[in-house]
Amino acid sequence: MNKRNGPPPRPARRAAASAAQAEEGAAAPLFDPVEREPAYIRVSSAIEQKILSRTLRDGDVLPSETELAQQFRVHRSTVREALRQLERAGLIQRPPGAKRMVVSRPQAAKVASGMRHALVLHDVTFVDVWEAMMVIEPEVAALAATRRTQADLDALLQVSEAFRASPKGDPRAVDLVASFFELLGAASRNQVLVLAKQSLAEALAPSLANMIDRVPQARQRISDAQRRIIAALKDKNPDEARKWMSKHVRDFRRGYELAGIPPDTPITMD
Amino acid sequence: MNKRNGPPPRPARRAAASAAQAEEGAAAPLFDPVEREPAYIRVSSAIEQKILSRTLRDGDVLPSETELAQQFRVHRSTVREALRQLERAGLIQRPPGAKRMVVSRPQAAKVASGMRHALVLHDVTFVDVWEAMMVIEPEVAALAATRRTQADLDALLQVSEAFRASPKGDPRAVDLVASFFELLGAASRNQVLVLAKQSLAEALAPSLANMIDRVPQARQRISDAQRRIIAALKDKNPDEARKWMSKHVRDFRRGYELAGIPPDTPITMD
DNA sequence: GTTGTCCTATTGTCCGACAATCCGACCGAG
DNA sequence: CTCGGTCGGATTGTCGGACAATAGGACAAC
Repeated sequence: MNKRNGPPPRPARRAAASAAQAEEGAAAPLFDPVEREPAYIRVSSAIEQKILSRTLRDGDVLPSETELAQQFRVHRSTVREALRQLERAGLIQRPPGAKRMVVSRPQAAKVASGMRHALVLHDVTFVDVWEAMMVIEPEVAALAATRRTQADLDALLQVSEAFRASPKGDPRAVDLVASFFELLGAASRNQVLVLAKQSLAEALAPSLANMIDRVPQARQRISDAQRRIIAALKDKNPDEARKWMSKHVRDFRRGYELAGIPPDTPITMD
Repeated sequence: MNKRNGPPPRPARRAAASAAQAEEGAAAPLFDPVEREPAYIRVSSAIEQKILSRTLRDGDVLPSETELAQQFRVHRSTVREALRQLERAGLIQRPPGAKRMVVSRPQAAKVASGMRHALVLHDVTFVDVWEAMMVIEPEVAALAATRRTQADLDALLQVSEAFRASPKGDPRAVDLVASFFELLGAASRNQVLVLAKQSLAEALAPSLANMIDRVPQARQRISDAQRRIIAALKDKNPDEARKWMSKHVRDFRRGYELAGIPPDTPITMD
């Protein structure tokens, strides 16, 4: 019973046709390419669908690989290939030091890192990211101003305080700046924007470290902006929040210019 | 030579410690969890890094699985698991009907679909997505107004025309609306925003179809807004573009309300 | 030039195996 | 009766080896 359901046959390629339509949305394709999904994809899709439809919920443990192999009537290796895909998609993960895989919701960090790969490989530059921040961050701040809770304020204050207190060359300073943005996102109560923001922050982080160290006045300006923004949140004043966040983000660009980093520097990994 | 580099040994788990710091950023960790990366992760990371560092470029064909297995000194199955991860990440793919894998840049659609999974599983609602659109789309339109080329205008006009001409129950109408947004993104010349937009559009598409069919005046209003936006782009007038896009997006929400779709409807797949 | 044939490299899938480890059950000491 | 060892089964990570089906090319036949 080997080779049970190997790749289904497929007809000869439509060489001419595909060449023609390679240019611009060409004429009638007449035939669609016959679909041939390897088993590992079908297995992965099957599980994926059960997760997306909530048949498998966040926290559920998956059956063992052997069990899955039996159910799908494929070999364990095939199941494993499928699991690796779901793992990368963030749909399943292994709690540290556990054996079985559990269903999980893709964490922001995972999604952001995927986005970041894309940005890097598409030669996105600092200005591009900065522009996106200019669009998103001020509005997030405004939303946060109307929705923040006391807990949000406390957390922001704490992080801002920690940043102010951090010694000069401390590499954690960057993390604290990132945390500030992250908390602000949380206070906006909008997961979509949080997800988008996170990618930007990640993409910027490496060069931010560089910038903070090189521009002496950067720490002071960042600190001031944070204080103003927190004040605006405290007053539930979205316009103030937006205004100061705008300034804050603009400052980043100025910082980069002062640091001698050209705006069209491509984003890098680490 | 079996089990050559199986999982490295690891000390007993720090049950107490991990429980303690599970709460909030607890005290000094003193010890970091010992890292144990399975071989398939290390292989995947190794290849990933070569791609991100441009040692392997877009379009390059990867060595055969057997060859990779030999180079990494692991079994072919292990290589395959690594490849499946890279495949899902969009870093490599197989051209339809080809045998070898080629390096590729993650396409917007791939990234967006990952984002969408996250949105669905985090119970993101229509308002959340709408809010994000309200933040992003008007600014994208404004950017597009200053940067659009004649080609952009032509493409937009063509899609808008096609939408106006599409028959009443045509399911392709939704795609045309999506295309309009996509082209606008392209005209903004900012990949970052394009990537973010795409996710929103995808998340909204299913229910959009629903809405267009149920609200008679929707088509007319969409068509009008598109015309106004195109006019603003033609005049290179960012303020007009922003204004009309704002209206346009606001209209979407009104449409949903008219269609009787509650704003806190969770986003779904399909 | 197109079509048919043959060969080789490579993928998709499977079988079977084993060490390391996790997990829960069991058990003796305080 | 709780707490810290011990033991065996279940499960993962990895490996060696195998084979059918296909992609891609070389080459002969029409």
